[in-house]
Amino acid sequence: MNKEFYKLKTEIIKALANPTRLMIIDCLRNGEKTVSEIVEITGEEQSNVSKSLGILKSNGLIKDRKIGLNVFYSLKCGCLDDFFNCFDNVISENLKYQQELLDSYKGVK
Amino acid sequence: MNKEFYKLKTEIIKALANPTRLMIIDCLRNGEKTVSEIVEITGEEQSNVSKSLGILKSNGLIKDRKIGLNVFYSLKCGCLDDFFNCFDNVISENLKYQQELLDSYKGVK
DNA sequence: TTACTATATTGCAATTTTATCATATAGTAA
DNA sequence: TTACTATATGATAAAATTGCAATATAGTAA
Repeated sequence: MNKEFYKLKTEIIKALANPTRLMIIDCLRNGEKTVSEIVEITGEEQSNVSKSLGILKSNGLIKDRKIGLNVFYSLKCGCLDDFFNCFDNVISENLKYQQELLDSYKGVK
Repeated sequence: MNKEFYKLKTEIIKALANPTRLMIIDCLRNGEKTVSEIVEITGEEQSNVSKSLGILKSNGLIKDRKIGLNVFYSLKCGCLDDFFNCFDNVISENLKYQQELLDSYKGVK
């Protein structure tokens, strides 16, 4: 197996592996937004948001266009929808499992 | 936005944001494997592989069954295929963009 | 029991990531 | 020019993650 290829892929996944950056991706799913709109929606610090946008952009996940003082960001990759759905599935499966554990524990008592 | 939910999601994504763990996921895509098979295929240290499997399992991405001394691991979530395809897309788009940059630089010279 | 094999766990130093605060830049307007 | 606004960048300390080496566990076989 070529580890270098997996390292490359890991870089992109790491760009998503952060709550602030995930929130940004999610709020861009319903359209282009300026930095200050994202700051308001997410409730994160401006410098955090700006840095996060930089990371997402340099990994090819979002793009930007500047108009006057404003910078508008938007998703670059439609497949991020599948991505989100995938992890929603995993989370709900995990919860289901934990619920089953809890139920079987109750059954034993 | 509910940051706690995004933290939860981030945990799962982090589980994938590592080259060793990505290799493991990828090699499980064509069927169940024992730990030592995975060690051989990936070329990683046994303790690393074991730890990685633990992380993937506790995040609900893989499952295991024990037979004698062997533990067989397999994927738990079919949507990981989409996931992989998504990032392959992003990588090839990024490369395409870099190639264009390079070409336009050549054009200027 | 002992010896062996497959897998898991622990300890740890090095590296990476994080969030915050302060500051810098670029565009607009007067 | 000065003042203002939107966004980006730098420094830094705390926290999290990494991979390796050593050790532990559990199952098998003699």
